[in-house]
Amino acid sequence: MKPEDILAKHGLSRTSIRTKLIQILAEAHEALSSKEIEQQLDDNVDRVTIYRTIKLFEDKGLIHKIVVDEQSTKYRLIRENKSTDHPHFHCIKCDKVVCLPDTPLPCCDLPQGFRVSTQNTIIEGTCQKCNK
Amino acid sequence: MKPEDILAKHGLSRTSIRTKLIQILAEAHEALSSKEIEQQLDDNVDRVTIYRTIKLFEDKGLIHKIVVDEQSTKYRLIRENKSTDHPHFHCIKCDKVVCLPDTPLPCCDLPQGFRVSTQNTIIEGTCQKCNK
DNA sequence: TCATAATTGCAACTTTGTTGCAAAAGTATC
DNA sequence: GATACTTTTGCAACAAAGTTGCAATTATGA
Repeated sequence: MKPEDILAKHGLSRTSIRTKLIQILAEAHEALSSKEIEQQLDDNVDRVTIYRTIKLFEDKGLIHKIVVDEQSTKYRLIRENKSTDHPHFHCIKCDKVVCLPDTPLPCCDLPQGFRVSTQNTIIEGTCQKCNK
Repeated sequence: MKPEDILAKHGLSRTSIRTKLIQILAEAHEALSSKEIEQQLDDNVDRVTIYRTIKLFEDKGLIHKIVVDEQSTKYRLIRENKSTDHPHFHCIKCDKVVCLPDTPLPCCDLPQGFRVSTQNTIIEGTCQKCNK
């Protein structure tokens, strides 16, 4: 799906910044931080605009937030027919975050009365490239 | 074990701030943020001292860090014979973080060449009290 | 095209955490 | 207990990440 169609599908108006931001996320092989997005938006777009756009995309369900560390939150475009609850791998050497294959997560035996909305699993370690 | 003994066991000198900080964490039923710790340390202890003490305790293996959200990191005292890799539950209403029973975590089928060091699972939702 | 509504940029501010340095408190030895 | 030495603490200043209000710019629909 084209960035323009994704915006239309979620009832968002089409601006050049939003279009570019979706494009960057669509082409990325790993989750990106707001700073990495800022660096890829060539013409210097204001930090505030990027924060606001990310928050809007998150609220509308276009992207998925992955909390890696206290100083690092990354984002990924949500693709059709893909759950967001799968685990993520964070390489502590090269700092990249990739999605892991959708292994069935264990249904934790929660105490009575608890209700689950989302599950966020970060597996920390070193990736294939960094282990060579 | 007394706070003083915990300090001695890890080769740390005994100061009133360290003793109190361990006491606060030992008595807490949930994980605490550095701000929550600051508020419980009655006499106004400097923020910097708390940050430094937390980092020291973490490095020495006295406490366990749980990254809940980008703006919220909480800490728990590590108790004997207890693993730190169990999942944590974060209530999005009351913001409390509690440890979940130690369900066996799934051995995700990682791509070849990946090496795991730690696993961090945050389950978001609403807790028993907030669901009433 | 034009009016209206939404988006963007700027400045200022908040929160969270870090660093360097001097003062205060702890530790070990006598 | 007094002394010397090391560690810890507090203060000031700084840095990164994110938020808010407001004015200027850009999109949208008639």
